[in-house]
Amino acid sequence: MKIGELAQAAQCTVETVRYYEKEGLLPAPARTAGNFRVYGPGHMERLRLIRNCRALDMSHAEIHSLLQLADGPADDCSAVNAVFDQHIAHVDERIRELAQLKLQLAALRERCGFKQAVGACGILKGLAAMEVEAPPVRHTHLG
Amino acid sequence: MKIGELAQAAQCTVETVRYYEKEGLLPAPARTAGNFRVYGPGHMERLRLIRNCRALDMSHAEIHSLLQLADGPADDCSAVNAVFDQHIAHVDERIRELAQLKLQLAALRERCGFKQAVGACGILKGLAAMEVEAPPVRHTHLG
DNA sequence: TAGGCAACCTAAAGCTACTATAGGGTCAAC
DNA sequence: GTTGACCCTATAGTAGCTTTAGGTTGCCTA
Repeated sequence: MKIGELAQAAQCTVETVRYYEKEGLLPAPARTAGNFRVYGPGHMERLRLIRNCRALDMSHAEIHSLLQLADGPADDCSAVNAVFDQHIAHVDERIRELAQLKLQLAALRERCGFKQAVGACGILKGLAAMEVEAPPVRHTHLG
Repeated sequence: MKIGELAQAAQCTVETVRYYEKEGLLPAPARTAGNFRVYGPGHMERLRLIRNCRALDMSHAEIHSLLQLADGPADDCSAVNAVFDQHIAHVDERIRELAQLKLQLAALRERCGFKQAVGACGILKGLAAMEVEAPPVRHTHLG
């Protein structure tokens, strides 16, 4: 199959497929005489796996690890579990961060419930008065 | 004050300060004869406001809007409230997305509770078998 | 007065995961 | 033979910085 078919089957764009090849997530396929990429069922399966990992917000580094483990001769999938568990931890961490953020935002929002001069707006005053703190170290690749 | 002092007071790096200037969030300060930037209390206040907004995960576009409103002659802060409410909506949306993700991840994780051959690992099988869907449209700038 | 060092300067590249653009080539149909 | 859908490469842009390279300023000490 050609790149357009592959992309459609995996619900992504042809640009994304070429990008994955350049990034080393998807192996370079054979070419036709006219230099078109030709893919087999193996590519399809791998691309689906990649897209599913991305749908779960895994980073390329995480996916790369998983792919290497899947390809490897290891007869023990505990390393797979480890990668997966770490990603779950990333998601958990980000949810906690955002929940904390929401509390702060809600508290600020309470400070201005009605129309008034911007100079008196409780939100702006709150934003100016908050104690700046050093940005927390990222424990996750999720934004 | 010089850039190093300013940065330390706002808990960020000097590179970040220069970056904000280039992006138009922080006005260009005066210079010494030796071309060093010299900041006054106004810069300090504005940088603190910017850093607090960033700590709340606001985008530069959102911050820019807020700064313009704060500077503007408007005697009505409802536009400030609108920017703020929209950002709260972004955070809410992202929390919902991540909660959904967590459910999917937990379900997959259940499929491999113990050591086995990678070829039989329920996680990898699940990742390969999931129905790929088109990536959802982003309703938030939060990753 | 020279030397050393911290802090400053600019410009450009790198990060992630793509998306978009420019400028061209291939292939089947009409 | 030409139209049009699809393919190709290479490069730049997105967000919010961080990093690197290479040079300048200013103060302190010998």
